[in-house]
Amino acid sequence: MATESHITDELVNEFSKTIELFDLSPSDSRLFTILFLNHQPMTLDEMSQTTGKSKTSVNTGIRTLSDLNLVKQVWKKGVRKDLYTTNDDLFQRFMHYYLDKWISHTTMQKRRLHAIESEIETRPQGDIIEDKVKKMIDFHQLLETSFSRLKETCEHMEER
Amino acid sequence: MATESHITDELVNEFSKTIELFDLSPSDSRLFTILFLNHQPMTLDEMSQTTGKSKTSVNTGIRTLSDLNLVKQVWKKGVRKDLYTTNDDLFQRFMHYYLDKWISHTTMQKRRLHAIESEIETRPQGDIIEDKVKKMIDFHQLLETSFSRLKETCEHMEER
DNA sequence: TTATACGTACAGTTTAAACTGTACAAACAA
DNA sequence: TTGTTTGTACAGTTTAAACTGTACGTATAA
Repeated sequence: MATESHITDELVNEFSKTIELFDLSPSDSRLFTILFLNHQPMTLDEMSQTTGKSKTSVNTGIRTLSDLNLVKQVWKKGVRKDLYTTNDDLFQRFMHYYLDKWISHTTMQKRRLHAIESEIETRPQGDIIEDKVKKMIDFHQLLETSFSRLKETCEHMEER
Repeated sequence: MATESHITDELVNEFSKTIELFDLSPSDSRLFTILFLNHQPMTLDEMSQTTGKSKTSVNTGIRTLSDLNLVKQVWKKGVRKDLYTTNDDLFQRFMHYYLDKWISHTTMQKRRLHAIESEIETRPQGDIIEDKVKKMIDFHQLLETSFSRLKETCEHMEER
C-alpha cells in the first residue's frame, strides 16, 4: 500500500504541474488529476477525502472543471450521490478550451483597439501614439493567426 | 490633457489584458504596457508616479520583465538614473518566452513520467495505472510537438 | 573628503484568493 | 407525512501574494 500510494502521489504531483499551465489553479489541477487517475467516477465525499479539502471546496472546483468541459457528471443506477469523471480526449479537450480562450480574447481586443484607433482619428494624439496603436493591433493579429493555425494543426492530430 | 490621458488609459487597460495571457501578473502587465506606450525610456520614479505604485514595487516588476527579456535597460549620457524601455519585436519576444516555457516544461515532465513508468515496471501497479501513465506521456508528447510546431511557424512570421 | 541621489534588501502591512463550517433546500426513503 | 441524505449558498477565517516604508549600501558630484 505504501508503494502504490507513493507512485500515485508522484503521478499526481507531476501531472498536475502540467495542468496548471492551462491557467488552472493548483487545487483545481490537482483535483482534475486525481479524478483522472481514479479507476471509477468519484463522489464529492471521495474527492474531499482524497484531496484533503472540504466538500465545499471540491464542489466549486468540480464546477470550474465542468464549465471548461474537462470533467463530466455520470449516473450509475443505485448510486444516490453525484458521480464525476474526466472527459476523454485529454489533449483535444484541453487544447480546445485553451486555444478558444486565446483566440476569442485576441479577437475581442483587436476589435477594441480598432475602436480606439478610430476614436483617435477624430482627435489626433500625435504620431507616436498612433504608431504604437498600430503595433498593438499587429501584435493581436499575429497572435490570432498563430493560435488559429495551431488550432487547425491540433484538430488533425491523433490521440491514442 | 483630459483627452490624451483618457485615450492612453484605455490603451493601457486593453493592452495589458492581453499581456496577462502570457502569465504575467496584472501589475507587471500594466507596467509593461505603460513602458511600451511611453515616448521615451522611463526611470523608476517616473514609473512609480505613472503606475501609482511604490518604487520598490516597480523595481521588482522591472526585474521580472527584464528576466523575461521583455524589457531592457538603456543608458543616456548625462542621466544618472536607470532608464528602462521595452524590447522591440513585441510578438517575437513574447512568443519566444512563452513557447520556450511550454516546451521546456513538457519536455521535462515527459522525462519524469518516463522515469515513473520504468519504476512501475519493477513493481507493477495494475493495468489501469499503467494505461493512465501511457495516456499522460502521450498527452505531453502531443503538447510538445504542437508547441514546437507553433514555434517554427512563429519564427517565420513577419512583424512590422 | 563629505554630501546628495539612487537602487534595493527586508520587515511589516494590506489585499485578494482559497478554503472551511454551518445552515439550509431539494431529493429521496420509510 | 417525517426523517435522512446530499449538494450548495454564504459568512467568516486562513493563507498567500502584492505592496509599502524604512533603512542601508553604492555611486556620483562637489
